[in-house]
Amino acid sequence: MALHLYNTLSRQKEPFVPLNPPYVGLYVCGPTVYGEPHLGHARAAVTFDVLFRYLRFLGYRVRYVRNITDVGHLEGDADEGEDKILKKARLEKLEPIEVAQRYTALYHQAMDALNVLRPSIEPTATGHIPQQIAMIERILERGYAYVVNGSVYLDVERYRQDFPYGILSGRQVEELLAGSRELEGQAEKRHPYDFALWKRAEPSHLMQWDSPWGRGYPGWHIECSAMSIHYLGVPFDIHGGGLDLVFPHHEAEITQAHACFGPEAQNQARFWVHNNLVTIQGQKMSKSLGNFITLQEVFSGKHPKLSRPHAPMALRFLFLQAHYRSTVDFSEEALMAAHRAYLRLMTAYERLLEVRPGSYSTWAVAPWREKVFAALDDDLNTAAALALFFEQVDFILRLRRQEAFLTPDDLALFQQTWREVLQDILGLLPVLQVERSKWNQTLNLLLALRRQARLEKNFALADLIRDRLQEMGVRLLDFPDETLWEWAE
RNA sequence: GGCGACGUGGCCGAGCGGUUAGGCACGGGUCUGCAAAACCCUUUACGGGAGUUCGAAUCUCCCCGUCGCCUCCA
Repeated sequence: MALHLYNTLSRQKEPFVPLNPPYVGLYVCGPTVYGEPHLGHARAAVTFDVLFRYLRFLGYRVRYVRNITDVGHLEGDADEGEDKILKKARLEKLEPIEVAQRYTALYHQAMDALNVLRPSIEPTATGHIPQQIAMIERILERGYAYVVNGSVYLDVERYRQDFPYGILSGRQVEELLAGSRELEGQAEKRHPYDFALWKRAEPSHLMQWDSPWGRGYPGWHIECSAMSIHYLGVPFDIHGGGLDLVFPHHEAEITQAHACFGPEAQNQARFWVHNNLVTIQGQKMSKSLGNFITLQEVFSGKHPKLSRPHAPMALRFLFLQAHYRSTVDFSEEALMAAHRAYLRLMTAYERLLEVRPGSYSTWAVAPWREKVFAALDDDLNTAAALALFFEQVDFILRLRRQEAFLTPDDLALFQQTWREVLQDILGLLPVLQVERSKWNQTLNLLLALRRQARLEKNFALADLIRDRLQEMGVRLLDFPDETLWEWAE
């Protein structure tokens, strides 16, 4: 079985075949950097991190582009809202770029903690104004947009004459009209569903650029079209993002690509892949509902719904235990359950590394390995893949007790599969610390002293070492024949 | 109102016509100087109704309920 991905465009799983093997172009909508990264950012990042890692594992040469939106993303209805970045800058009395850089840094910090790999290219919207202007000019030349008072809007009605509109979201213009409310300040637009490619800036506007239509700034949707196509060409292989971006953002991107390049754009991307959202008590996290939880709050435990700090890996595992296209309902209980599961699995993995081979095998590794990759190939079914590993935890313990055996080759393949899938593809960090360092050497000395104390029945000293280490965040795990340790969260 | 997703054992969560998914929690036990951890054992579920089928959690229809999108959101 080869990798299959669910394509939002076709509403079914399709075999993944790159347009230009071995190269794969992957574009994912990154954060709008006007606030602290939250659970939703983590879900999307982890989802596409796994896809990125798996594609690389399969031998593809992946160019992974994930943008930073630092201009153009408006608040509120229609296109009359305030730019999110600018609003934050005004409220906090900062330069817009100061806001963007602060929250970009926090985003990176949180992603690093989650062991999310940096993309190959992380372009900013403000860094690609010329590309956006060029694209808008071309759309105008081709007649799919119009200029009003220094702003440029995409002419959906004109577009519909040549291309189907709404193919990604399944929406019809008539339905949009029926469902749309009375929106204010749309006098400039010919139709309510036209959207802005470029907006005229008032003199007081903090971020503005020269353009053929006067001073202004780009609309939200154009940045992703311009940057993805700039770095990946058109069409490219995979465009990803959160499910809530399907409409209008991604629909607009497809429209812009066709308007700019014609039918050759082929929906801009071959595959459109969307991760589902994180809910809190069954409801979507959103600013308006005021129920969103930031990653810093999860990691620090400083949130009314949380009683203690939580390890980033617990969150990563929580997401991996669900399929990426189903919602994950976040709760501290679920997070702690995921953490325990993660500890159990990774502890077994590290036990596996200590197993010695036998002269014969009592179990067939290869078919199991096949099943693991079949699960991943099946639209990244990480939950099913993890279950296959859990099923082998007991086997590892029997291997270690010499009640089961694997030949050197089988054992190597078994260990390799654990490493490849859990560490390389799913991005789970090991629990126990085994690297050589001053810290480790010091700690090992303490463990040796404690072992000696226990042998001499000097339990007061042994417990003192254990308790003081616990205070420093190191939890000791006493096994019959050895003592291991892990970071207590 | 339109479009879409989903309802699985205490909780989370796979499942795509026929095997115990798996995890967490609870309970019992083993190990341990104590504690923690670890390990062993244990609990058979699929919103309701009708239909198709030898056989349905899995397909069809109806009903009930939850959620998402249609406005910014990952």
